[in-house]
Amino acid sequence: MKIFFNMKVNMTGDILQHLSEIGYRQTRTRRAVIRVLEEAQGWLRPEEIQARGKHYCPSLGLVTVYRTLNLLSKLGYVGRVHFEDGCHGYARTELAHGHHLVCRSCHQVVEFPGWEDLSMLIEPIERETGFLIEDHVLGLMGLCPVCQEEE
Amino acid sequence: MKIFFNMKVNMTGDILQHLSEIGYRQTRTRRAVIRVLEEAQGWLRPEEIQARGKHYCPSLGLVTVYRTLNLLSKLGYVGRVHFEDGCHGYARTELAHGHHLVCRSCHQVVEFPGWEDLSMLIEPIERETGFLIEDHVLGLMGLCPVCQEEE
DNA sequence: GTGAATGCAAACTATTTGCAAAGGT
DNA sequence: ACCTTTGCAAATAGTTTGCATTCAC
Repeated sequence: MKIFFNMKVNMTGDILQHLSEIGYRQTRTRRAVIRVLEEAQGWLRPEEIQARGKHYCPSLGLVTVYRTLNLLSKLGYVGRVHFEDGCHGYARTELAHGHHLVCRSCHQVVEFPGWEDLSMLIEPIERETGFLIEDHVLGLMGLCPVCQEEE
Repeated sequence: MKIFFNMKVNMTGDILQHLSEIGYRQTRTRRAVIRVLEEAQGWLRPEEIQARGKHYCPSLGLVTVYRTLNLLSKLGYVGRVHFEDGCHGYARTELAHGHHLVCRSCHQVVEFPGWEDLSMLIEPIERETGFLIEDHVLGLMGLCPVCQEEE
């Protein structure tokens, strides 16, 4: 097999191949959903995924979007977050991260309020601060078992 | 007014007083919900709050639990998280935090996997590590606008 | 051709809303 | 007494399930 262009790794292709390997079929609907997620810059609601996916597969139904998202979620390709109104947002795993806002280069720290819902924070913060958010970590603070006894 | 015992600040009382001050009424149902939250060690689902609240107010309805939680949430007394199955969990604000696991006293750091859903992490981690989790912070990492241009 | 995947409609579940009755001030 | 708050039942919204049809292999 010769590859002339597009040597770059292709997420959609990789995932579809993986699906084949573990017994799932490569379908137009799955390709559509995966491609939408690949192109998205942030979190998408299922409805939005369906709307965008119809560009690639006009018959794409909302139910199938849900089923595909659940499948990809189980396989670890997409992360799920919860919006304030109770809906879910989905994004490919590399984007599914988040929390102090520190510049990797100059170590500037920007304070921001709110902490209850990560999902809703990321996009607004990017917009308001101009930061390009690349990753995030979760840090719990408290007392370890030993120190609890010494208190 | 004399206070002989229990000089300690009382959350339930504080909140109820605040409610009065801003025009809400002090009711048995609200007292029940607040007290349940005050006594809880972690996140509670509305149903569980109702069940525990009936101990203090037997007629407590689930609808009222929702309304009270929404009120307390707006006033900043409780935080809301989202469980994996789409339900919500509630806890008083001091508990509503989360993410590295660092001992306040010895600075030990415990690594743990997973980041998609904070809510489901806190309780299992407390159970598995024996840590008493008291607080958490969100830290976003990326590039600030200036550094983006220098790259 | 065979069985998995899809789409529709219906089911389900968590949450909210309408309204008459109860409760707080 | 007035007007908020409550609880029930019904409505709503997001998500899942049942089933006949379509599609990938």
